[in-house]
Amino acid sequence: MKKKASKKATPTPRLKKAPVEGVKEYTFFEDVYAVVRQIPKGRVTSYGAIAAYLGTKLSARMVGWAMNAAGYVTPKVPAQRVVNRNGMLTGKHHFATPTLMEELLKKEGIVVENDTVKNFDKKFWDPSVELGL
DNA sequence: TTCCTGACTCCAG
DNA sequence: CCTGGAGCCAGGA
Repeated sequence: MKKKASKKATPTPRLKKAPVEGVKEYTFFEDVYAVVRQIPKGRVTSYGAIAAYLGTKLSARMVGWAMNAAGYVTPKVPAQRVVNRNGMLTGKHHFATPTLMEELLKKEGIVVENDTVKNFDKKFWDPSVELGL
């Protein structure tokens, strides 16, 4: 419901490249997957951090969109380690079950309270720093 | 082709 | 402190 009238009066020229059959997903998606898979166990990161690492911090939404497709690619991506900037499990509802995300996080030693990662600042894993920007 | 929505984030009130 | 609006890119109808 955040969407109101808006309509986006600005005609944005979308330079969309045609996907070729046989070719895997876009580099952007694969890049996101690669970063997420490199997240150490017991650590979490945010969409913005990944987006910033990829250089598209303004498009943090696309990271989440890529995660949506993450469940369709192989090997599967630990999307449960990716949360929003508040540490809240915003994407838990998109998993097989609404509780699967926090369950997986708890198994990794992460404390989840009220759909939010405890000590998020401590568990936070910045790809720009850890992977070296 | 156009229009809308979305696993986010920032800024303003 | 909390709520709301705007911007971003990509995909589906």
